[in-house]
Amino acid sequence: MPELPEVETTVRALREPVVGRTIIDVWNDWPRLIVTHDLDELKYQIHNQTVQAISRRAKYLVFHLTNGEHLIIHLKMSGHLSVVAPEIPRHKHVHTIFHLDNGKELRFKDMRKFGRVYLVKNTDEFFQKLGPEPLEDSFTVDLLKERLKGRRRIMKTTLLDQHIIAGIGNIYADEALFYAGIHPERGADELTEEDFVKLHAAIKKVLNLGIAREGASIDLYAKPDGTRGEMQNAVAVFRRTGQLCRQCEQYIQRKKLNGRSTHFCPTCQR
DNA sequence: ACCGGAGCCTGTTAGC
DNA sequence: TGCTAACAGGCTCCGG
Repeated sequence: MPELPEVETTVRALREPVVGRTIIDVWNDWPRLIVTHDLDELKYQIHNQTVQAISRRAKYLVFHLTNGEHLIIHLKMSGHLSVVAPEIPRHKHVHTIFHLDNGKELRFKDMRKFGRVYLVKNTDEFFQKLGPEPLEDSFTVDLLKERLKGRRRIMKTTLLDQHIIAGIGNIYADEALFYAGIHPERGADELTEEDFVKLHAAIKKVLNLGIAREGASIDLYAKPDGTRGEMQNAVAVFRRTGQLCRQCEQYIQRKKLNGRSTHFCPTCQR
């Protein structure tokens, strides 16, 4: 479910209730969610550790602990984090709970169980293979060009590859290609100078719009407090199959590309 | 090195 | 209505 804007929204919402809190215990009923440790080891490692900061890298949330360890969580398709009082009934899809020193619980709910928890010391090493953050100032037109250089796969698939650029998923890939006027089946090596400039601006535009609107609640995604984002009301093409393009008289088309549902305007995108 | 497809999971929706 | 297949905001692994 969540892409860069949804994860960023989650991080921002968790800072107030979690930063400064100390983790006193961990509960889990689906061991595969925790990748780097078994439950007892994890409990031992993070017991009495205070969360000093929460940050985001690509679609990962990073909780910085006082002992120098980093608790890293990926929400994958259906993950959701919330901080609630213990008396709130636990939803059946909650598979991990971090108990905080004020009695509240940081709950990781994940219907499809694709989500993952890691505890790592060295984040540079952990994130080594990820591409650049598209919203950083260092993500320039030249850097985008360099990242796409020599790649022959189609643009849709290229934008989804986290090793090339980090943080873009299915919604924002379709949206960015629309605003750039680039057909999703164009090869990355066919882009012109003008395409690079437009794509660079389009990526920043759609991700910033997604953050401003606090994420796209098209299916399962919700903010930590359970309320919906607003980005679903501002999409140009995603899941708008058969509806009118906002820029011309054509209808939005859907096509499956390398297994991923892709939405585009055949007139505006070439 | 690059690329595409299978697999991981459960729930919802589309199609017969 | 009721069943079955397709589909779902992601990523890793494996083979070509």
